[in-house]
Amino acid sequence: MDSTKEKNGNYKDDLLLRVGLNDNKAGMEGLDKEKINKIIMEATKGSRFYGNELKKEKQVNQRIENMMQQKAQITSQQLRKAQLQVDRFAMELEQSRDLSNTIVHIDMDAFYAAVEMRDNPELKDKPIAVGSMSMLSTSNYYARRFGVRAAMPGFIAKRLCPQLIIVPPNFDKYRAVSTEVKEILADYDPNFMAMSLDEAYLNITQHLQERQNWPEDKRKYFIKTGNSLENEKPGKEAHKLSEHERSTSPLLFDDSPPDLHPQGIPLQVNFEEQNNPQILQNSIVFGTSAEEVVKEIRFRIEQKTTLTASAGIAPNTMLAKVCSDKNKPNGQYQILPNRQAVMDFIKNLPIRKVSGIGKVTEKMLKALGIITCTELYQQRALLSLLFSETSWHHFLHISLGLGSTHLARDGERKSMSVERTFSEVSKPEEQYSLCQELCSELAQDLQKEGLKGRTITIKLKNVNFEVKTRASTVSSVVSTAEEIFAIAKELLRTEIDAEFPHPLRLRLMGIRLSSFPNEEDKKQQRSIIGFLQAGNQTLSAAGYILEKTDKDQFLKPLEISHKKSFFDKKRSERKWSHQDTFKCEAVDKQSLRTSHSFQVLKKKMNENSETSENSNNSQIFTCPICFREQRSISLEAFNKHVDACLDGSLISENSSVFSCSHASSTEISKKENVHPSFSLHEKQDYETHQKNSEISSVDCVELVETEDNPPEAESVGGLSEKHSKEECPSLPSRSFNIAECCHNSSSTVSLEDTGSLSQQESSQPYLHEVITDQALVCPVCNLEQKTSDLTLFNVHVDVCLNKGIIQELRKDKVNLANQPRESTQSTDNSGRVQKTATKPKRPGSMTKYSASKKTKPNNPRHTLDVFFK
DNA sequence: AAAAATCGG
DNA sequence: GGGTCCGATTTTT
Repeated sequence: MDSTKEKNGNYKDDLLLRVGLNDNKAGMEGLDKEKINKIIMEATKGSRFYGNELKKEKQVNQRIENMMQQKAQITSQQLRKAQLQVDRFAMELEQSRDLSNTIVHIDMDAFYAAVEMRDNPELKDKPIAVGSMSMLSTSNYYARRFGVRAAMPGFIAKRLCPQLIIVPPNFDKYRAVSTEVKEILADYDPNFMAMSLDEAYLNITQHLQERQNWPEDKRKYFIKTGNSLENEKPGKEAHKLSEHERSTSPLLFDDSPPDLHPQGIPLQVNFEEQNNPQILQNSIVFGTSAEEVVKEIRFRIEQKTTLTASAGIAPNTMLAKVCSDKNKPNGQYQILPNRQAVMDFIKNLPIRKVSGIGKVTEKMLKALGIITCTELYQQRALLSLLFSETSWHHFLHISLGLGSTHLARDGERKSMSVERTFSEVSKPEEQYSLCQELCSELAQDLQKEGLKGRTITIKLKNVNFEVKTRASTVSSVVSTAEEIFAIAKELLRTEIDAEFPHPLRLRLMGIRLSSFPNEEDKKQQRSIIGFLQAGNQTLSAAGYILEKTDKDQFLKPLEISHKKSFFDKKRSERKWSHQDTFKCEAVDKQSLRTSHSFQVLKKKMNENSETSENSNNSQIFTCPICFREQRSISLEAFNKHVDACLDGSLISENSSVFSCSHASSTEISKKENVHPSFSLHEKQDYETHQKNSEISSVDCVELVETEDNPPEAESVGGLSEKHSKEECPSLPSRSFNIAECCHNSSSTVSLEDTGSLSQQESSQPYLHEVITDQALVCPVCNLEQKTSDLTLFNVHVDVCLNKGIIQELRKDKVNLANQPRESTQSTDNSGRVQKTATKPKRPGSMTKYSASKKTKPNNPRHTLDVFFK
């Protein structure tokens, strides 16, 4: 939002890390800075929030102190050496300086508030803010005179400015306006980069070139004299703009109430200069310079939306961003593309103005006597010794006025998350429920971008505003609500248990997914799919379409069920009713849907090939992933194997265990059945071998219990061991099996069950209920999983593995199996030495031994190998 | 890899 | 009358 970007006036900064000068002179209305601070402090003091702010401040101070100590130890010799190195680097940077691009940063003025004022005349000339009583996203300039800013809670804003009108946000409307603006921007740079609804970067270098030979009429625009511009007096462009901007002009803002301001004076000095756009009657012609282009853009934006924008023009994004702030609102500023102009601009620029330098960095640098970019440059050697490489590189870039000169096609996203603040939630059932809702939400977002990832992070903020995050990485990518929840639930559970007997008193919960496969991984996947498609090319399109409709069908109900959220329920005090059955249905459909396009593809392949072969015939195929021959009873079984191999590194390990070991192919097909990802249709086969795996698994569990969890750990606090037994039975099956959810006669179902049931069951062996023909048995905990979803089942296995059984096992069994490869070090193909990870971990944060396929191909296998023998 | 801190909007 | 955000990335451990 606009107001947060005015860093020096940022509300949060004012609270504790007081910085910068609020040059807010007391106008006829409004408050001076002292008064503002006093009111804020009175409203804040003594609150839990404030307590946490103090705590955070102390931490920052500690950090600074550490830094100063480090600084004290630096010898002048070290410094000289650093100086040479840094200067060499600076030289290189200087040589690569590129002034040939013209970058523009466009920034809508007080965007949300401006839209609201435009659409509701009553709000004009009044202090308004968009947001809620608990949080504001932006305020208009009138309200800012009272110290009302973005990221300020509404109730404090009200104290600062009792007349303040708080308008709830209309994001759809803002999006629509934003789209209108973007349509204009695209004319100047089709590849422009939108940073948010109200901000964008453009590279107009090419447009400028083309524009040089444009005839005048191509740069001519007619002035629309709409109703909304009633005060307009044709003939002077500044007037036309003034109606709206009167209320937002800084001149007015500082010195006089908006309605008293005389019209007609040019409000933006640098807007109207020598080479004015020609104004002929009702049209206006813009020139060919960058400045003119940006005036044109802003003119068009205002004509189209009745909203004003500010802009910065510079040779790179970093500078353009700072520039757009300089003459805000409704102004623009250019840094000419020569080194001297850049350096002049930079010279006295406070580093805080630069994007990426926040209040903490500012404070740290301030402790070193650095406030402006010049000082930043002067201290470059010292900084290189006190900060990480990336940090001081960044600093050096800034102090030289460098920044990116091309608009990087938005780099691949690294994570995606949802989080929510609510009034205190302490009941575990509600917390699990919340957790699930967030997972569903996240899954939907993920689906929109088709993302899958391996690391799930849960974020918890308690009523004292203390934030905790807990993460777990699994071996294969996940994306559905069920998969994510299965893991998030465990993370949440360990936190709840850790606090026992006290409840977690939460005010916020969040779920995040990261570790997305990188390009290489994806290419690999694609090429494999391509490989399989080679046999039947028409399949691809069919599969894609099929999956699309698939999604559409099943997503809808989920979305609807989702709308009525936990919060709504809380509010209406209604406990779970029929609505939940609806939810379960939706969720379960979703879980059935879990087919990836790949699976769809395989189905298709099956249909196609069924004509030529009987599925009962045993055939030999070569798996395109592990390159082992697979003697499968059916093509489908084979496909399941391939799927498993594809599914990730859990599989890659397992396939190495099962398929890539030195076993004969007959052995392979047997072992395949114990594979966590084995096919449902292999069930019969599976049962014949079940005994085997049962013995080994039981063996393992016992080993863990006797050796690592002495009986006394059974007490209330010692829950770590409880987990290893308990997780498995209560995992996905219980919470998501549609039969159980919907046939449950009691009206309390689903999540509440999840929490309470699993806790009841904690120390009991799992009791088999109705054994459906879709039962899968987890090879780790050896307990039957009542899920028909293979991916979900795999997630369960992952969680089981993560719980630490393996870790314990490894320690003991690794020695027993005196294979030559069992050493504390191993070497991969590239000859690099690798550590074997045997770090003991606290439960709940186990490192997956699988890790990445590329870097640790060896170690994991051994463990599993031993484990399953 | 996990957890915490930082940032910007 | 109590009520202080959200999503992403970077840095630290």
